[in-house]
Amino acid sequence: MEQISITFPDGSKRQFARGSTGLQIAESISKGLAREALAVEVDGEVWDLSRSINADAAIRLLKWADDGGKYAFWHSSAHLMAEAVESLYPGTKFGIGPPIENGFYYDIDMGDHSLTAEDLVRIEERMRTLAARDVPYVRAVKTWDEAVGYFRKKDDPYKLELLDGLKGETITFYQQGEFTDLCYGPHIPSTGRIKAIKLLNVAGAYWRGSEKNKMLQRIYGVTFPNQKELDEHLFRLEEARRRDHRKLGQELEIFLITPAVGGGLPLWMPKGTVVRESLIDFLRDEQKKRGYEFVTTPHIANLNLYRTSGHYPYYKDSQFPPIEMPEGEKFLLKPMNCPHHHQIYLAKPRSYRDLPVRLAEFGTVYRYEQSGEMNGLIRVRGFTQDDAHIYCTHEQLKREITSTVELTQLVFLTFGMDVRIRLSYRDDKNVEKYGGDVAFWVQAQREIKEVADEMKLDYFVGIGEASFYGPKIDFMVRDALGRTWQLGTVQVDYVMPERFQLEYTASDGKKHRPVIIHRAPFGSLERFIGILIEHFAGEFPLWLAPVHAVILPVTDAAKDYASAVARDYRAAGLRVEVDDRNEKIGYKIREWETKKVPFMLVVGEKELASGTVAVRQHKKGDLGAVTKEAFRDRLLDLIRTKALTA
RNA sequence: GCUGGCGUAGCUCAGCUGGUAGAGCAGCUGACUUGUAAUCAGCAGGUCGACGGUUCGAUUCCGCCCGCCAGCUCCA
Repeated sequence: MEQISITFPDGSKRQFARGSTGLQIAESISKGLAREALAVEVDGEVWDLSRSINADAAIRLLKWADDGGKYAFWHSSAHLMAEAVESLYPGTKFGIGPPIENGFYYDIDMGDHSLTAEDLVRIEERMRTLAARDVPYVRAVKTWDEAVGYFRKKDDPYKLELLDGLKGETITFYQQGEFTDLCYGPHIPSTGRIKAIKLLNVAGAYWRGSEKNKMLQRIYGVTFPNQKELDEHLFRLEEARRRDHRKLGQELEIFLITPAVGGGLPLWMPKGTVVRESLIDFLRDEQKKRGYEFVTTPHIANLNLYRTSGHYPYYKDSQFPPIEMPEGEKFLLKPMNCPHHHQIYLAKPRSYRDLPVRLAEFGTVYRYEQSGEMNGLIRVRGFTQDDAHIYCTHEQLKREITSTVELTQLVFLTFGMDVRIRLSYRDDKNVEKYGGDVAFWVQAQREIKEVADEMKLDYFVGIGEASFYGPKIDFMVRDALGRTWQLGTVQVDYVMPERFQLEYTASDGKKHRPVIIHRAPFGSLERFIGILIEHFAGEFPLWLAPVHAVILPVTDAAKDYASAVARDYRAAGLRVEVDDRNEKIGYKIREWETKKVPFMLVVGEKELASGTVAVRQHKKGDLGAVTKEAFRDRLLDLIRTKALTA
């Protein structure tokens, strides 16, 4: 029999009969591997284990631990769910059902029927029954006509629409049990691999993601090869909900959003304001060290300012409507700070000797987000940017980008947050979305990429993610529920200098255009704090904690001592409270634990006599007594160094 | 904005098929003077999201609106 050469990930090669399948190869290595393998990567493409390999290839057997294995597993689970839905609700039309980061979904059209929680339970139970049959997923190559014929007969308009876009391509069907789907695969060997199933929720989703199309029902689910992993996954989801900044923000009295003021317009309570101002102080100091000058600008501006910048026609729909005066003059609640800053740049002639000019402001802006978009502090209608605009010469540009990226990295490092970096480019297929000359774009995109490469940033590229005036380096963070959000941003702008006719006099005595860098390390203070609350689960590092320590006198006899310690600590700049309520010490401790205050200082007769405090750390318990001065200095030290853990 | 779900005291929640509401915690008052995650007793607290309708009677049924949640779309 003819042989082919298979190369394994470790570089070793072995001969197999032509037409061997991934499963056969796995079996030849070990039974255990064959049992665990879900799919096989053949020359970089993921295949079914049952597919014949007919030529020399480099392969990698994919198991649950591999992303490719998980994706095949969840993709197959989506098909299993579709089979369950079809058997329970005949006539259901199917859209698409892909694997996603944490599970899978299927978009379905059930006509008038809205799925309920009870329906999900039924579908889930049916899936278990269907999985237990342990039937194979069978791949079949079809002609386009055969495929169309099948779905015409089945009367599934969505699949027919998908087929319209697949003329001339290889069309494959996958069938398991009673269900056949148009699908490029790959799939796992059989339904029996799916041991643990949970359907999570159902939500609306437009067909093909377009608002103009019909809204289908999307069922989200997740499956695992064993119950233990499902339980762990559900536990993590629960943990994420526990960290939800909206819940913690209320419990810890950080912020308030009330319909009395308006959706998306958070009010900062005293404790939240401490967090907010600590962040502002931190960044203001870092910026002063780096040559930024602070400015302050008003919250509204003449509408014409935004006509000049180009924001007004571009983003009319996401702005609050203009304020029109009786005399006809119109003002806009500012959606961004840059035009104001440009006016300050323009206020006097600039020489190359003055550049870079770095103008910074914690500036509050207002954007009319769609009502369904608001989300706690993370997506709001009024928010404060840690904004700055750097006006520099072209020669200075890369160095300034580098230093702003470094500042942003310092910020995230300070909080121990993992960020992903995205180079946000424009989408060349959708050019009307962007302003300015194409040549500027090409240049700006090249420059940010050069900086990213020189700094050895680990980045990915996002096409179509640029702002309308320039490409960006964006810093993205994941929230407690796994959604990713843009926080910090560094943007290169050649458009606004033209629009505002910004100039400087160069050494040649001629006028030149500066380049602008827009940058905001936090992005929005609101969003940043929302993410911070979830990141720390409400347990802020000491320097951000609204209350550093609470002093708990055991009895009235220690009250005066507690007050004296508090006075001394406050004089040193610490945020301390005294809880001298007439309650047992255990009661007070429990209460302050729930408030996540980092330290409790228990003081009774012993401490009074010895000038000490008995330190109890949040979640760690009793640490024993130390002198009140020693502990005060320790707190000051933790704050000064912005320690993440005490 | 769209689809679906939800809306009962400050918070967490109970209230079967319609007969004008209840618990725990928090709050207040009093007693207890307390040593590392809940001392005891009493009191007070709600136009059951809003407005219409059906009904002898609506927290409960219907409609509309508002708000919240999930997802979609959007995000300078």
